[in-house]
Amino acid sequence: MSAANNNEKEVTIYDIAAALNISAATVSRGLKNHPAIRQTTKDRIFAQAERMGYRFNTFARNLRTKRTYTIGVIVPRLNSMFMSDVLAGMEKISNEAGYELIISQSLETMEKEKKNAATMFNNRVDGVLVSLAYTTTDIDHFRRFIDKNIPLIFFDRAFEHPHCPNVVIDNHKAAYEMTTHLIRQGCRRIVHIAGHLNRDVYALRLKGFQEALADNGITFDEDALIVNNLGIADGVLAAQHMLSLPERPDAVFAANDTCAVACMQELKRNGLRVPDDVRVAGFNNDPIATVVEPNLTTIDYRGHEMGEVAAKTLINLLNGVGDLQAAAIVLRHHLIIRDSTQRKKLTEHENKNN
Amino acid sequence: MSAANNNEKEVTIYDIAAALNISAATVSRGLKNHPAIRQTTKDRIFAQAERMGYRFNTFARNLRTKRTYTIGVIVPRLNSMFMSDVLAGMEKISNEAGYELIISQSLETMEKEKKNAATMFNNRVDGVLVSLAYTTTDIDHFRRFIDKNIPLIFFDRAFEHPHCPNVVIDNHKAAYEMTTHLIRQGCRRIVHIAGHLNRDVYALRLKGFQEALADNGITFDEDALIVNNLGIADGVLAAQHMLSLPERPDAVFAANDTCAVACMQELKRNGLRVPDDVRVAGFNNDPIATVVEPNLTTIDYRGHEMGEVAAKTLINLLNGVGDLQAAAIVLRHHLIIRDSTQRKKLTEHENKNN
DNA sequence: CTGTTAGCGCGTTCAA
DNA sequence: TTGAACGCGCTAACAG
Repeated sequence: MSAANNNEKEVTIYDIAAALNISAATVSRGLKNHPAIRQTTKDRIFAQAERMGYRFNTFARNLRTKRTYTIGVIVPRLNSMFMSDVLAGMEKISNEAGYELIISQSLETMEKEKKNAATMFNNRVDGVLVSLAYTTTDIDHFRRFIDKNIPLIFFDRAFEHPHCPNVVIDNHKAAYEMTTHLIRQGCRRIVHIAGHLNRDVYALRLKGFQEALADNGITFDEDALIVNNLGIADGVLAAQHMLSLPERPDAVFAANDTCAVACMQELKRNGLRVPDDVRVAGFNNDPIATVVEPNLTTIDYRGHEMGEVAAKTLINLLNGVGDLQAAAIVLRHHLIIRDSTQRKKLTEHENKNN
Repeated sequence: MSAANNNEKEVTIYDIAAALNISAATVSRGLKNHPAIRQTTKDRIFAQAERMGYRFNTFARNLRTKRTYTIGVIVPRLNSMFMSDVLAGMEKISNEAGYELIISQSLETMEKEKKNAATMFNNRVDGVLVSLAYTTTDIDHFRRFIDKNIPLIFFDRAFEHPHCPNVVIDNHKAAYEMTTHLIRQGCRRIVHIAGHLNRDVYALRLKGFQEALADNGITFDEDALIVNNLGIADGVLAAQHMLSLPERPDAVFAANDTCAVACMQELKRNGLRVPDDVRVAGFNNDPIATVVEPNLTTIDYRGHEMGEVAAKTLINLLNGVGDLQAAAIVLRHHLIIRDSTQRKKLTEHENKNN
């Protein structure tokens, strides 16, 4: 039926046991370096296994042990440098600990996210790492993991839940800093472009933005808030909205770089000078931020670190290390200023847990 | 030991068989919609399964059937819109056919690619979809798949092998068209920035470039070829190289958009006007191409389609449909001209197999 | 249309 | 230090 059918029989521990005139149990133990097996016997087992081209059967083991040594990862999209870094970090830690990753993208919809979660559940992943989609409103589709005590960790686009650790940055603070920076540059009419507000990252960034305004005696105007999907088209529309306002804004702070860049381009196409007429700020420090002119002021946080920390936290839970209680692990971020002639890092925040 | 240990016993087909006073075999058949089971029986089985919270055990099935319904995917990096699209296409087709994807990135090194291949092999994937890393020089690490008759398909960055179908675009033709376009615009001293030439995509693009020059009576100059990693830094260096040449080039055609954009920026920083002094062309139609100013002329080909076709080809092989012989499936590409005032699609090439 | 039987390859008692 | 025997949960004959 299948073109993949191999006619050659797969070699098992029985085969190598027979060849060595010992029992399969001994082979099984020898292969996993069981202390109660004589070294010489182990050597013979390994040599014979090598000779016969033996390969370990994961499924038989999973069937017995009821663990899969597999971690499920669900992300919104795989198209950013940030996500690529996150996954590389996760893969590094996981593989070192003997785990494999199953990666899938929700494409920003809760519907797909549900399917992915179901798939992972059926594949009996030992744990799950999730960054939520735009349209996700609740996490009922993850309830089965929680009920079964399967560790579930949210990273970046997180969700507060008593059983689910979060690995995030301080979005509130980052946005506060960015807004404060713009204000210090003399901006007073600052527009904020936010993503779906049911995602904590965007709600928090908005909150940080508003608080910075308030702390500087600037009233928040309803017109100064745009909520959209943070895509290229959204950035263009946002710019047009800005241009249509009675009082022209003197700055825009978008919740991601893609949108900030698209917005900047459209503003420039309409004759505004950046940063003289209007300053533009983004979030994420995507490579695109250094490509636009002028380069984009933005918030940097390293995905690799976030991936490593998330994976490490999960594996600790799997090994029974660390508490089962939810904890928010807050990683560093940097404000990267590129709208002056000088580029420099302004601040650096240490991990709150230190 | 593990925090994931569930104390509640997992429900099996035996449990639901017992509850229904039928045999486990019937349950097994009913669950997979076997035609030889009465509908009413099926209904009872499904209802009972639902009631008892049954979940299918993949491993037991894998152990029996020796198939995993899993497809391995190895890509260089997960950071481009193109790759994201490819994977979405693959996931769509695969899931429809009941397969899951295991995705991993080689991070452009053969070493990591080898590890990934080994992991996939040990996880007994039914088939593999690969786009090769920069530094890969041979495909010995895939030999075990080939020897075992496990379908292996290369896409985009392909490799010719009698047993491995390729899913690609006509890179030679695309580069030829791009170069011809530049020549028609009046360019005579065109620089080409290529990636590692052991990757067919870059070797073929170079060849198409050179052939277009030849066909238009332009001699190829050694100075006009730059080979690098096609990153941002490489684009900057390429621009500096161009500026240092005795005769200043009037065009540059890079093998990807990232590098083209970086190069363009550096040229502009050095006072050149684009496209008046120098025209810039890229490859891939990455979103970044519409962000730089002026927008980048480039080659477009849709990743989603490539992912779908690659997955479909693989699944056909797994189902014994289609020939085992290698075949190159060549998908369409489009030359997207953005260095004139008018934007338009110039040509459209149909799938060669049609 | 349904039941019986016999493994898939491995880990893990319990004995020796 | 090693072996015998059983079962993890499911599917594929073969019977009826």
